This record gives sequence, structure tokens and C-alpha cells, in this order.
Amino acid sequence: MDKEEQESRCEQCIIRQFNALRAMSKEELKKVSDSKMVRKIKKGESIFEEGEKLNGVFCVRNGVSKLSKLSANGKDQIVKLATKGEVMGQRSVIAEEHSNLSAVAVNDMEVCYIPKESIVHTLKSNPDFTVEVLRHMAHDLREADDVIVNMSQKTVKQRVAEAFLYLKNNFGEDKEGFLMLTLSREDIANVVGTATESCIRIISEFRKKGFLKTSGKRIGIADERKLQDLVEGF
Amino acid sequence: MDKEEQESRCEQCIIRQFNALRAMSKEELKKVSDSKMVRKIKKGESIFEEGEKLNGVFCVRNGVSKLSKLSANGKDQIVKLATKGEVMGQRSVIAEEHSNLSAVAVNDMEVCYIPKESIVHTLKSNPDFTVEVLRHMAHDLREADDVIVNMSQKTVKQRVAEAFLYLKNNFGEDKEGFLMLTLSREDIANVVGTATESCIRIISEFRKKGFLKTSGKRIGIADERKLQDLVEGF
DNA sequence: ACATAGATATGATAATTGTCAGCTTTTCAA
DNA sequence: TTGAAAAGCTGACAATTATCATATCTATGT
Repeated sequence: MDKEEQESRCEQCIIRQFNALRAMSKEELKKVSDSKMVRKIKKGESIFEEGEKLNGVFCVRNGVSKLSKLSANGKDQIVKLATKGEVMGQRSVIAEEHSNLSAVAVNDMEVCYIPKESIVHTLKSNPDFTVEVLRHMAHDLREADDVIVNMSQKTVKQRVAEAFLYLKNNFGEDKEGFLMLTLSREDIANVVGTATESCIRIISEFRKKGFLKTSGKRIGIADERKLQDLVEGF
Repeated sequence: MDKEEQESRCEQCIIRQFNALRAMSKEELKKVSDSKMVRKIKKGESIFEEGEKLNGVFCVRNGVSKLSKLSANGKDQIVKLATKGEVMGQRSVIAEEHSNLSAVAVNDMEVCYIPKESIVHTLKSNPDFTVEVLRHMAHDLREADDVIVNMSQKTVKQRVAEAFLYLKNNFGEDKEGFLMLTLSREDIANVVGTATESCIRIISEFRKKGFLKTSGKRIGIADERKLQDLVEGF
């Protein structure tokens, strides 16, 4: 077993610590590892589509994927950004429904595809694993509730401010102080649920006020305190 | 065992068919039944509050409860309406977090309080039950995703129209054609995520256009087709 | 029945947000 | 390197939605 092959064994995979797979037994993990497939996905490529029947889940090893849903007016609403260690598609596999979301790579990615059999079998036989999955889903549900409240009770400006704080806290910033995860203005608008132009306008405003700094499409947070105040309604 | 006592046994409870309790064994159910407490709650009374630590879950036997979250601007956002057969508080119990939502009775209710021990123990030992809970939570999560998209991509008018269709489909209407579940205009506004005045205005408009009919605070759907068209953007 | 608090209704106005059009800058592949 | 094409930006304007003020109705307890 060479180095690369070794690293691609689930048993050795560090990523696993962040998700429910850590509750699997050695034997179960071995099965998963044997049945999984590593896939490289380029920026902009689709991983799965809304309405598609998923026969497995995707575990993110590297990169970021946007999970979105097309609305009647033709705009995508980004519901979640999935990053290293997160599992995509588990909701659909568990509920045995077609996917309610599309997944598209925001940058180059590496994901493991795990056929549902490996998962479903363990769900039925290893309660620790099932409870662990349940915990993760409970967490996702709480986050979704929070998003609902933000969407309906906060202004667009507050939501934009919050989005940048979220990006900083979850993806970090480089040495120059720019956000590690660079999204297009359109993607930001789709996270926030607003028109691209409105989003751009607000970013400009924040830049003029010294809350943000920009360089091309890169954006950095210049005054976190002020952004935070804005989110909280001051 | 008299009739009332018999009906209050979980083993006999029909409600159970609608939730994850149906996956419990006879013995497990007996334990739950012995530890549960039936509680009557009057309209407007609170069942639990946001931030409260829940030591059990609430199974709705009768009536409807609104699950809401207070936003920074002082308004409640109603995230879900829980009705007969639904279990409230399970997310918090499973995630071992304080509740992220408040539950208030919309009309007179009867709920069973089930201490978390009965649940948690079964979660660890009966995978069928755990998977069933997981399925329900997966379903809730999907619904939450849909709400996010609606909130951020639909106009207030569309959301109001959708809310009435939802109320009709989930709670039905009486012989006169009024919705069985009567919510105050303020509650409707809090479901839709808008100002109470805006909500009232839109209801008036819909009445004038013949989409709805009203009688005091009761509201009925007069033209489902037109409401549906509106939701879909015509 | 009646008073009254709370809910519903409506107008006027302000603030927010979306849409369309046109322009400039950046990005990326030939 | 360069020239489309895409992304970013800005102005003007329209549409939507919130806010405040005030009036009317209605449910509820006494």
C-alpha cells in the first residue's frame, strides 16, 4: 500500500473526525472505504442536481461546495456552504427522497462518494452511528431555523454584513486580511437572498465606510466591530 | 383501568402512528407510557421558551402550537406549526442544546411530556427507532430548506398566499369553507415574516379580489386556483 | 348588556429593495 | 498578448414593504 492509497483509506482519514463516520467500527469503516470512490471536481462543476436520485452521500475532503435550490423566479438560493468534513446528500438518502438541493463546486474539490448501502446498513445495526448522524442533522436543523429568522427579520444590509462575518469565521482570512473563500458577488447575493446589483451596491457602501476592503473580487473585513453592530441593529 | 386511563396509555394512542414512537417495542412503549405526563395547555399559554433547557419532549395529542424564535428587532418569527402527532423539542434533546425555539399554544391543547431518559435510552438501543427519528428530522430539514427559499425569493404577497394554502392543506376547512385553524393576523404576519399591517392589507386586497373570504378573524379560501397562480408568479 | 382592551383596518409617507440600462474592469482562453 | 465574455459597478427609476397615526370593530369578562 503506497502513501497515497493509505491516505485515501477512510480508517486513516482525518476528515472523519468532523462527521458521523467517527462512530463507525473498524469493520464498518473498512467496508465504507472499500466501496467509496474518490472524485476530483473542478470549480463550477456540478456534483448533483436538485431532483436527482442520490444513491450515496458525498464527503468533502477538500474545497467548498454550494448547496442551492432553484426558486420559481429563476434565482438560485444558496442554503448552505459545505466544506471539509461535511457530508452532502445524507438528508435525501435517509429520507429516501430525491435531492431537494443542487451541489456545485465553488472551487476545486475532492470528495468521496460513499454508496448508500454502506451507510444504510450501518444505520440499522450501529445505534451509536445513527445517533451521531442524528446529532449532526439536529445541528443542521438548528442552523436552518436561524437562517429562516435571519432571512425574514433582517434587512438585506444586515444579511450581507452577517454573510461576511460568517465567511471569516468559517473559512478564515489570508495574511493580507482577505477572506480565504472568494465568492462571486452573484453567489454572495444568492446566499443573502437579494439581487446581485443590490449586493454589489451594499459592498461598495461598506467599502466606502471602511467596513470592508476589496481587491478585484477578493474581499476582506476591515472593521469587524462595525459589521457586528450593524447585524445587531445599531 | 378505566376508559380514560386506557386511552392515555401510549400503547393505545393513535397519535403514535404519526411519529417515531411507532418504531418502539411494546416494552419500550410501556416505559415511556409510565414516565410520561399528560398536560392540558390553554390557548396562549407557553409550553417552553427559547433558551430553556428541555429535559424531555412534548408529543401533541390535540391542538396546535406555534414554534417561534425571537429576532433582534423584537418580532417573533414562527418557524413551524406543530399539530396532532408531532413531537416538539426533540431537536434540542438530541443535540443536547438549550431550545432554539419557543412553543406557545395557538388553541387549547393536550400534550404528553416524555422525559428524555425514556427517549435517549431507546435511541441507544433500538436502531429502528433511531432511524425513524432520523427520518422525521430529515423531513423537517427539507421543509426548513423550502421555507428558507420561500422567505428569500418570494414576495410578501406570494408568501401570504402560500400560507393560506398551507393552512388549508394541513388543517382543513369547516363546512362553511373557513379554515379550521384560525390564526390572528399578527400570527400570520409572523409566519410570513412581514409587518402585521402589511399582512392585513394583503388579506384585504385578496378579499376584494375574491381570493379569500373573511368573517371576523376567520378566513376562508374563495379561489384556490388564483392563490396558487399567485404563488407561482403569475 | 356593556365597557374596554386588544385586534383589525386604512391612509399617508418614508425607507428599502428590485429592475433595467449602460458603462468599466477583470478574467480567461485562443 | 489580446480580445471577447463575464463580472463588477453605478445611476435612474419603479415597485415593494415598513412605519406611524388613527379609526373602527370585536371578543371577552363582569
